[in-house]
Amino acid sequence: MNIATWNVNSLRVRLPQVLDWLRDKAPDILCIQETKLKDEDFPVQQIESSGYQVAFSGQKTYNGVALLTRLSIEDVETDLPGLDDPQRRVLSATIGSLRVLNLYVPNGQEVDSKKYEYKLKWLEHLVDYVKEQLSSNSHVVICGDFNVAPEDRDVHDPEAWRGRILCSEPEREAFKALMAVGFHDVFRKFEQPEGAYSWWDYRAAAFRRNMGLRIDHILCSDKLYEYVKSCEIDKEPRKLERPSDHAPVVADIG
DNA sequence: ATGGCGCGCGCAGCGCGA
Repeated sequence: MNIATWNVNSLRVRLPQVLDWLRDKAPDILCIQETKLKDEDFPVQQIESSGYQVAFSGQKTYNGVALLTRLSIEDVETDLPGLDDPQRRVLSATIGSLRVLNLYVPNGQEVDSKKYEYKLKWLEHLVDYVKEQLSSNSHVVICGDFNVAPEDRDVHDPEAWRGRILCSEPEREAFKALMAVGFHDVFRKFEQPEGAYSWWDYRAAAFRRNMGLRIDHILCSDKLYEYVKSCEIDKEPRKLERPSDHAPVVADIG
């Protein structure tokens, strides 16, 4: 069972790349973030034609998440309980015996800004939601753009980034609190190359110089961990013309 | 040097991302 996560930074622009990638990699499940599409504009037809079922929760211009799978989708949820939030950042669904959570965690803009406070509040609500999800199904996978680089080794220049957005201690603590509910970062189950990142700024030739951050993650619950066979970042789509600034992360969860 | 690039919106240049 292959599951992937990819922040596409506009599905309208990236749809051809996504369809090509689905054909090449044929994952069982793909979680997409930053579709930036209203639901009525979602390319249902083109995705279904490539053999995938789809669920989505979108809005105009910003955010938007989608779940694509070769299997059937049930029990979709699109909100964090207790958080009245118009921003479309959550899509949870049951796929077979698996509960899959697709997340686009707020960016936070700058430490101590209003958006940063929103990010931390959002992550607090997420912990409660994940606990609740785990209590009804012990097989949970959380995929998405977490907008948190959990450790210094996930950052190309840890000293330059120390304390800054995506790397600040409160963000890292929030990520740890999520893991403490009973999750594992699947990527770190395996030996990985030095400088493994999932996002590179469009500016300053950051990708060519590998000035990146690892902020896109696949987490699995305790019960699933022993079955996980692999996890890699696929840098190939980042090399294409007009790429997303994020690369897909793919795991074989057994 | 706090911008660089790319996207959406909408038709200029700004907000936003990370």
